[in-house]
Amino acid sequence: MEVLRANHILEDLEQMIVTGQFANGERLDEIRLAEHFGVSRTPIREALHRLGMSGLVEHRPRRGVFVIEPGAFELVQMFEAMAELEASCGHLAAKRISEPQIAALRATDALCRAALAANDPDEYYTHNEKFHQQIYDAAQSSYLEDLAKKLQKRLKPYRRMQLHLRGRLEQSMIEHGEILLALSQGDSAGAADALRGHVVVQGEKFHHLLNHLKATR
Amino acid sequence: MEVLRANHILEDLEQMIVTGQFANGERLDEIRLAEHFGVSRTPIREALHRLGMSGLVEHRPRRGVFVIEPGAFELVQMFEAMAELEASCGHLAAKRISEPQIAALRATDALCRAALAANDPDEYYTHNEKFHQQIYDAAQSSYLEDLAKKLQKRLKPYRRMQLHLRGRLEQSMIEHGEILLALSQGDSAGAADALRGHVVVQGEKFHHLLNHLKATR
DNA sequence: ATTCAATTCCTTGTATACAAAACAGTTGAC
DNA sequence: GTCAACTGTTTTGTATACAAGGAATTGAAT
Repeated sequence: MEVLRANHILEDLEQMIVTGQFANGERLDEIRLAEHFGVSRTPIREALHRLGMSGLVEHRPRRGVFVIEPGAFELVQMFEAMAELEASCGHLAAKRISEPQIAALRATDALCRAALAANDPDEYYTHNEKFHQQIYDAAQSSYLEDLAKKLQKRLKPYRRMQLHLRGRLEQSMIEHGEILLALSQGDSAGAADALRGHVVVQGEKFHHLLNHLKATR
Repeated sequence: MEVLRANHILEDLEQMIVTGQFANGERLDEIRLAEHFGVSRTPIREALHRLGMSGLVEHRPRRGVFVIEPGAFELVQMFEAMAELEASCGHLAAKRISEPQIAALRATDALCRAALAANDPDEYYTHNEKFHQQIYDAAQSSYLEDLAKKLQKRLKPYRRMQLHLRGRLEQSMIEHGEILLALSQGDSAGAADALRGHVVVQGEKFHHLLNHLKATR
């Protein structure tokens, strides 16, 4: 009843990297990892190859694999891409969303508002994630959704930190309102713009990101 | 001076899959491939894991890896995502493109026009590819560019076929004109819309795609 | 003391051996 | 005759052994 170890290894390594269990450009020692997981080097190597393809680590021939900690520049680029992906999903969702889906979105939005009132950032984060997921669903574009979710996963630790920016949650709620309005009116361009602005890193958010990066060094 | 075989294997397999060297849901036999490349199973397996991560093959535990031939539905979804990615790049490019870059784009456009006049689809395809690459460059968003190029690579065989649609090249040139105009005016929304429309599969293109799919079965 | 070179060790890359699960073919029972 | 269980084969998944290329250390020479 042993379900293939390889998948667990991949997910665990992914998690370890994303949650910053490894230092900046640390080399991922195959032998050490093999011992850690209690397996031989082979499944470790296979997992590392996959991680390399997903962009979390870098393969330097005959040198080893190294964790890629994106710097400020890379992060801004990734957030920019995230903003565009969200905008695209919003663009499509505005054309395809159904009334029940709009109602469900409003319900989730209400939960966000409640979390804000209760001053519970974690709760807010959970519902906010669902809010965006519902937009992906409404877009009915599975490939685009995959791209968005992959990048979202990658940026998760950095997004979460934004919640602690003073006044960010209130602003976020206002943006949700704009998004909902545009979607309910079938306004593609408006939904795209609202979602883009919701994600994009600019102004104070940018400074906060930079400070966080400095702090984690 | 032997440069790691693994990379060549990966690229070759990628090429073989994309160019349809394998049947629909064919199992990629590790031993056969190992013999074909003159290596052991190990590097083959590593390459297959990477291919799995990039979405070209599917890993079924204890069963093997199978090539994923996207069906009509998946292809339409991929083209839709491609259209959105192009739109995003256009959106950013309109804000960031420089005068020299616009000039270069015009030059490439002229080459496309010349290829059209010479009735040379291959030549047109080459310059068209460069046209889009130049827009990616102007967008200055490397992550988005990566996404776009990966998907472009995946869709290459299907895009190429569109060129043989009667009247498609002429229409394409008109669209290039719209894109150029929007970019040169710094019109983000216009550039995005023009690029989206340039790629998206609809109307006759859709029927052509379906016919092609039927023909290749 | 510093620098350069050679040797040693360590790590990655590859091959092979082994284990275990799925598949196919056969045999047997109902 | 059909279906099920068993067995043999094939193929994946994992471990280990070996090869080869870097990195580090030691030693000598300037």
